[in-house]
Amino acid sequence: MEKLSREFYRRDALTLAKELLGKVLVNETGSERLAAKIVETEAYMGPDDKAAHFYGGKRTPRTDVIYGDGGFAYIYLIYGMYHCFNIVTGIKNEPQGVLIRAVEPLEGFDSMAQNRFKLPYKELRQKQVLGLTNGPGKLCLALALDKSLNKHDLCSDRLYVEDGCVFKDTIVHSKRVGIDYAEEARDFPWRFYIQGNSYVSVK
DNA sequence: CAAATGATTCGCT
DNA sequence: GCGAATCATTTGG
Repeated sequence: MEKLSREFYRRDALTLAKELLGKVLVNETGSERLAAKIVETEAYMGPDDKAAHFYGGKRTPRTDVIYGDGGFAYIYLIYGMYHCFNIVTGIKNEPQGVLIRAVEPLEGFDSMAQNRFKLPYKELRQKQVLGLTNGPGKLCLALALDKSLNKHDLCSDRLYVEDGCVFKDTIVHSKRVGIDYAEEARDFPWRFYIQGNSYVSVK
């Protein structure tokens, strides 16, 4: 499958949040290929979005990468124990991004099971299989995404997104999750997921 | 330098 | 449904 180009990422986060559904996130760790289909995303839309880390044009060392060109990774530690993986969208000085909230494992099942539960894939209980990657913190653990890959170029051979197969699933939009502090932006329907996919974190 | 806090998850009730 | 775990980042003195 084709790797997504720089131009693909140089569009607004709302469009990208929808288009990234069904695409395949790949982490080439060096020893193997970890791959998973993106099934749930959220858009964070620039200075006016109160839910975004860069609301009001706030610029800190952490959010710096968001102000750069599209097609880079924004990975940060949340609640002292989990990482969240985002894709920077838009062009330089357009702070926008897409949070990847859930994926469905495609390649590297045993490593993902090991990273999450310290067990071989075949020993997982059904609940653990679904719990592998059905949340932003969980998928980062499973796919071995951490701060060392923050600001990494997604137009590289190390970490990237591939085009998916022909995609006919229904896309559902809903409210974003975990941003109750964001006043009116709390209710914006900027979360997108593939209807019926069992790895979606919140139905 | 000290204090507050979060784009979460898990376990217990 | 609720609260704890746990720490980098941010903010204010």
